[in-house]
Formats: sequence, structure tokens, C-alpha cells
Amino acid sequence: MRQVELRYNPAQIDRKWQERWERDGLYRVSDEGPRPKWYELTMYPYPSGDLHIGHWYSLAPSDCHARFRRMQGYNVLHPMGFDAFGLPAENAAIKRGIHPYRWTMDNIDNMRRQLRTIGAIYDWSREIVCCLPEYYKWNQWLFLQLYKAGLAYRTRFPAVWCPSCQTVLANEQVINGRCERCDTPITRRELDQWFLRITRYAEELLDFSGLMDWPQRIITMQRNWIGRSEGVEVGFDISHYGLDEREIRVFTTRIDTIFGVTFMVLAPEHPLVARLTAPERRQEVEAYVEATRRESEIERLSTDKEKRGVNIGAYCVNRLSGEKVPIFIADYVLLWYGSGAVMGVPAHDQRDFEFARRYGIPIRVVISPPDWNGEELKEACVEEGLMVNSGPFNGLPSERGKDTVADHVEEHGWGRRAVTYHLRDWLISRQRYWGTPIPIIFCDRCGPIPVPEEQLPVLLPEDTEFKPTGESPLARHPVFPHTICPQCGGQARRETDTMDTFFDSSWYFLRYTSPSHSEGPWDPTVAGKWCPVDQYTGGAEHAVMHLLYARFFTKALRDLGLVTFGEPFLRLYNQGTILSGGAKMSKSRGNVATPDDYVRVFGADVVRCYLMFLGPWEQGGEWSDSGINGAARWLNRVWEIYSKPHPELPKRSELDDNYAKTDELLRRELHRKVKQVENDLDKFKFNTAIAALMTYTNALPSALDARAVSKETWDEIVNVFLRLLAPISPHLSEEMWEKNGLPYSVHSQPFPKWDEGLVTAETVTLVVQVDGKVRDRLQVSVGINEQEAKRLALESARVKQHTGERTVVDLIYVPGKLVNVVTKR
RNA sequence: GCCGAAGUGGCGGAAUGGUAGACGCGACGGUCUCAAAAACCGUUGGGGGCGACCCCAUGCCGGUUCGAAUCCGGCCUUCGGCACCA
Repeated sequence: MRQVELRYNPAQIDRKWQERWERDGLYRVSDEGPRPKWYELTMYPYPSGDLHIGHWYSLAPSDCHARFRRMQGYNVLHPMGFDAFGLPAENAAIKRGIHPYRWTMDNIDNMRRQLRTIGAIYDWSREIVCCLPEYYKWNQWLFLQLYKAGLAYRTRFPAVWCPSCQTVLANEQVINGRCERCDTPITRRELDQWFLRITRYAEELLDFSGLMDWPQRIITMQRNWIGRSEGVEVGFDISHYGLDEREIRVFTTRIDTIFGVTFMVLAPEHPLVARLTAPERRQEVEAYVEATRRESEIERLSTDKEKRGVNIGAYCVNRLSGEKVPIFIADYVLLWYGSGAVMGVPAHDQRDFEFARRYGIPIRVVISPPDWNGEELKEACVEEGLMVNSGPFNGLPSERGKDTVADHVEEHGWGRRAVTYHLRDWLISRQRYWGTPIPIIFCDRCGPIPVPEEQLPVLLPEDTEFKPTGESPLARHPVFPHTICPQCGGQARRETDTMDTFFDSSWYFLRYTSPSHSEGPWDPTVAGKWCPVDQYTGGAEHAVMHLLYARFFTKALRDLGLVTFGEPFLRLYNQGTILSGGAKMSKSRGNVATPDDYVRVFGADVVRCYLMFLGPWEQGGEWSDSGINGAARWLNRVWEIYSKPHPELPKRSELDDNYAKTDELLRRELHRKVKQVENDLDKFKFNTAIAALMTYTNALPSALDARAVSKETWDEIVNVFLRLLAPISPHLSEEMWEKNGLPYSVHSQPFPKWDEGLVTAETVTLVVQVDGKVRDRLQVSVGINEQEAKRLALESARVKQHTGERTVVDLIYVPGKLVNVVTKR
């Protein structure tokens, strides 16, 4: 894999400095100190067993950025830990007979070792592992605070079910109707479940103004996911059946079309279905409900499927028109949106149109389409228009009609304006073992009772059979479920479901600030100093899961008085994915590059450099063995040039004029590079920062060979260059820093500053165009004035050649850059 | 279907209204070597010309501008997200 012969021993240098930094506690972070704080967090890894290139790709550049901030003078917290609860541990346990705890902790040991080889500034004394009771105790404590605040509740609901993972999931964990983890098509299952009331924060979650710099793409995804829509909730009368429910409530965004309602559709799961169904339709209705239940979500929601349903033989009354409206059930209506019922307006909604056509339901136009003369519609008309066939509202433009009809409905008490969201409450129950037990006790007499805080943590028992059965493995534990009611002292049983692991990651950034605090989930004083996170980095796949949950949590914690801020992550940067053979690396594809192998032969810095150089970080890119050789070749050359002192170089005063000019140019160029590298690193543009350092290095050997560099300049070059290189290549830069006799450590040095006077060139290339095409380039002094520049341009022989006989009609001047000679054509 | 991002040499990419292709990879030629590797030097978008140079070229078509990879409009392709949301 390696073709480059390195002139240094990477393994030795890596080890030497990693041990030294560790011994000196160089990266130990203090909560105190005069420097401004900077909390730079990268999403913590799941301890899957081995660190792969994808981990390096997300971790090494973020370490580089954190190191850069550190050198800029910030007190930087850049912690690391493990997202240690979750299904793979259980699956491994089932497959290989290892306990999930053992499997997870062994993996963590291995990954911790591998993580150290990156040479990052992680302060390991702050590590967190969220499957340990010290951590999940606080999951339980936080759950209880949410419960007491009414933000956690339990209800029976047809929840998303993954038949393979044998557990319910949150809506956010469904990707195209499939389980986010195992890609199995999901179904629904009605169970008693714990939910967090994220919908209470829907409106606030749509407000992104508290963020400083998030990718627009993620904001848009969250906005779409929350999916706000405004409309009217209106009741259709069913009091003629003498039930407790006197109406069917529907949500509509088109209240202006209510006179066009010719049928009503309930979701098959709607609680009124059983009560309203006419006896002669019962059999057919039950068969349909059962068939819907068996369908996978993908089948049910397939848009190209024909709309089918069943008339349940009942009717409701449209209070505005007084008309009787027949009631159907159909699987395209979802119980979990709006009120689980839809008013059918076939003329103005394509789905309703298709349904009505199939069942011969009248299609009544109530919004006149443009240039419509009463003929039958070929498809639903969803455009605006004038209201017709709408009693007192005839002639109103539909847009105005929305308000007028809504007022009318509200005045009569038939309904009210309402806002509905696509976002639903976060289902956190899981019927699996390897997670945080939900700290609730069920007592037949007292109902659900929170576990008293002094009894926390509710420990996850070790001796459990954890095969998934659709019920939590804890339920069959001989001891765990049985307990005493904390309120009445009677026999009671524990909640046996565990928490979604996204619960853990919703607040872990707080725990890093005080990881061993035992009085609470975090030390409020310390957390208050560090939080919120200034810069967060990680993959975009968490847009509507982790990132949305953490925002919700933070707002809820703020309202509980536990934190003082409302947004957890002020700036967000999403790196791309590293590919191999054009595909995501995976064991099953057999295209996994193992970082350990590359680190062994190239050293950490070459791997870091390559990953940062291969393209813009946000785009990801292709892993390539020849590419990494390029990085090795470059660092090798860097080593050749900067690792040894050059005592033979002349003093600046001894240089002859020609060489003095080169010397000066090298200094100027150096300062330009400082400016560029600082700007690039600030914006995560590692690839162009490295390219700048490469360009600079390429210019040195010839100058050195010719001894056209003074000792003074050379000392400055080495000193500045190694500091620019330090965040990118921490081990080699430290080694070279030492070899040049500079005081330990390069990583404790400030990031170089540039001299603006040197950055500004003395001469510039004046580009001369004729009619927009470059015809000449002139070296002119930087202070050249407009008149002089134009004169030089017109005098240029090449310009004359191209203007020929034509008249010059205009001269465009861009100061210090360009003259465009415009001719009459 | 809707929303969003992207499209530049053989390849990864640079340039965000002013020198298109920085930097790197690969390839080719050379130096060194018995030979190879490494290293070093050179060439490397296409076409034309002996040459100085010239023409063409940033997915396609049009527009704005003295000047467009960059801004605007339309289209094509790829990727991502959402998708019977009432």
C-alpha cells in the first residue's frame, strides 16, 4: 500500500509525543482561566468494535479545528465518549453468546486505544460511557423531571413496529417506511407506550433564530419534518346516533371547500368506526380493518395504489349545508395525523377525487376553476377561484373565503381555527434489553408512580435472557419486575421497557462538562461556563433525529430551570461520507479500509492530512491508496526541509541584491499563507489550507539550495510554518519544532499572526483585456493609479495588435487588477 | 410529485462577477541505477501554427454585463430529504 519511503519513523514519533502529551497533561482542560471558552463537540461514536476510516474522517478534521481554536487563544473543550447503549450489543450477544455489557466494554477498550492513535486533544478524564449506571441514572432522573412536568406520558397507540428488531420505534426512525437500523418494512402495533411531548415545542422548534450558523439544508429538513399547517378543525354532527361523541372532528386546510363535502372518511383505526358501523356492514368493515392492520406501512402509503375503502353505512351532517354525508373508512386516512378523519371534497382534492370516482360519489364543484363552464372535471381542481354552490358564500374569492367561513364556523361553535403538525410526540419506549430502564412503578391501587429519586438508578439486571420476543426481556426477569409501591407499600411491578438511546444523546453534551458530578446530571456552575456547544460537527443523517431531539431537550430543560439557554448547538457543520469504490464502506461489501493498517505504515499525520486534503470536508470523498501516498510524499518533503537547522545560511545583511529580493518574497509569501490558512481553517476548508502549505513548501528547496534565504528569514519561516502545520499534523510538527531547538510544545504556541504590510504585494499583475479577452499581463507597482494603468494598457503592443483599426470606446478599470479595453464592434 | 444541493481536465478538486484548471493523484518523457523501487527534473483540457501566438472549452439553451464556471430564466442529469399530512 505504501510506495513512499519515509525519511522518518512515524510509529516512533507518534508514540513519543502521545506519551509525552499524556504524561504532561497537555490537553487536560481546566474549567477556570482567563481565556475565552470554546466548546467544540463532535458526535460521539457508537462502540461498534473497530474504529474505521469513517470515524477518522469525522474526528481528525474536527480535532484539527479544535486545535486551531486552542492555538487562537481559546480554552477549548473537545471531549470524547461512547454512545454505548443500543441494539448491536444485544444482537452480538445473541449471535455470539457474549453479554452486551462485556461486548460493549471490550469494544470501548479497543476503540479508546484506536482513538488515541489519532493524536487528538481529547481530555480522557472527561470521557463518558452512557451504558454505565453513573450515566443512565441521570437519564432516569431527567425522565422523572419530564414526567413531573407533564412532558412524559404513557398512552395506548398503534405505534410503529419493526418486526425484525421486535420493538416499537419513533417516527423519526422510519426511513421510507423502513426501520432506520435494519431496513425492515415497518408495521403498526397497538401498545401502551411512553412518549415525550415534543409537540408542545413544535412552534418553538420552528424558530431557528437562536442558532448562529447551521446548514440551511438541516434547518429545512427540520422545518419540513415539523410540518406546520394552518386550518380549521370542524365538527360534523352525529348526535342522531345518541353516542357520547356528538360529532366527528376533522382538520382541513380548505375550509372554503366545505360545501363540496360529499363523503367523510375515517381512518380504519378510528375509535368511532366500531360504534358507527351499521350491522349489515359489520363483516365487511371488520375485514377491511383487519387487512389494513396486516399491511406494511409501505404498502399502505404507496401513492400509486388505488384508493379503496368501505362504506360503513352511517352518515354525519354537514352543519353548514345541513346535508347528510355518508361515512367511509379508507387506509389513506391516517389516525396519527390531524384527528384521523377527513372530509371528502372530491372536486378540490386529488385523493378525494379518485376515491369518489371509484365509489360513484358525487363530485360537486364549489370553487370555480378559471374558464370553467360547468363541464365535468377530469381531475381535482386545487387552484384558487370564486366560491360557488356555497350558499351565503357564493362569489367570494376562495382565499378570502377561508377566513370568512372560518369566522362563520367559529361563531356557531362548530369548530375553531387550528394548527396541525406533521411532528408527533417522541415515542421513547423500547421492548429491548440494552437501554436505560424507565423508572416507573405500576401499582394496582395507586397507578403509575415514579421511582423515588433516592432509589435511582434502577439498575439494569445483568442476568437476563435477552432474546427479542416483542416484549421487553426485563418482563421475564425473575426479580426485576417485582417491587413495592413507593406510595402504599403494596405489591407492584416495574415498567420493563427501556429508553430509546436517543434519550442518552439528547443531553450528553452537558455531562461532558462535569462527567463525575454525583449530585445531579451536571454541575450547573460548570455547565453554565461551557454550554451551549459553540461548534458541533457530525453527519447529516441525524437532522431530524438526534439534532431535533437535543434541541427539544434543551428547551424543556430550560423550562424546568435546569439550564439557562434554549439551543444546545450554536454552530453546526456536517461532514460528508468517505467512500470506497464509490460506495459507503461496509463489512458486507468488503470495501472497508482499516485505519490501523494505514497508521502503522504511514503514521497518524499522513492519514489525517490525506483525509483533510481529499476534498471539501462537507462533501466526503473517495478513499484512495494512491491519494494517501501523495500525503505521505508531502509530509516526507516537509520533513526533509524543516526538520534540520540550516546554520550555513547567510545573514540578511550578507545577501546580494538578487537574493535579498528572493528572501523578501519568501517572507511576504509566508505571511500571505498565514492569512490564507487562518481563513481556511476557520471555515473548515482543510483542503485549501493544506494546498497553500504545499505550494509554499514547493518554493523552498531551490531557494535553500541557492542560499538565497537569510538565517533570519529561515528562522521565521520554520517558526511560523510549523505552527501553521501543528493543528493539521500534530506529531510531526512537534518533532520538527523540537529538532529546531524551539521550546516545547508547539501546541502551546499561539497561532501565527500575519503582517498586513507584508501580505500586500509590492507589485501586482495587471491583466489587460480587449473586449473581455485577456491579451496582456503587466507587472505594475501596487499603488498604480487609474490614469497610469489605462495608459500602460493602451500602450501595450499586444493590445494594439488586437484593437487594430477599431475605435476604443471605453476603458474599464478594476483598481490594481485589470483594465478592459472596449472597442466598437 | 414537492423541496434542496450539485454538475469544471483521465481522476479528486481550486477559482463565488475580473488571468479557468491552484494543490494533489494518475499518466508520459528524462536523471540516478546492473536493474527496479524511491527520489529528483520536465510535460500533461482539446484543436491549429515552424514560431511569437491564435481559436475552442466549466452539463445544455437563452439572457444580463465592458467582462459569466460564478448572477438571472428555461431544460437535462446525478445525489439527498420529504411524500396519500387532509
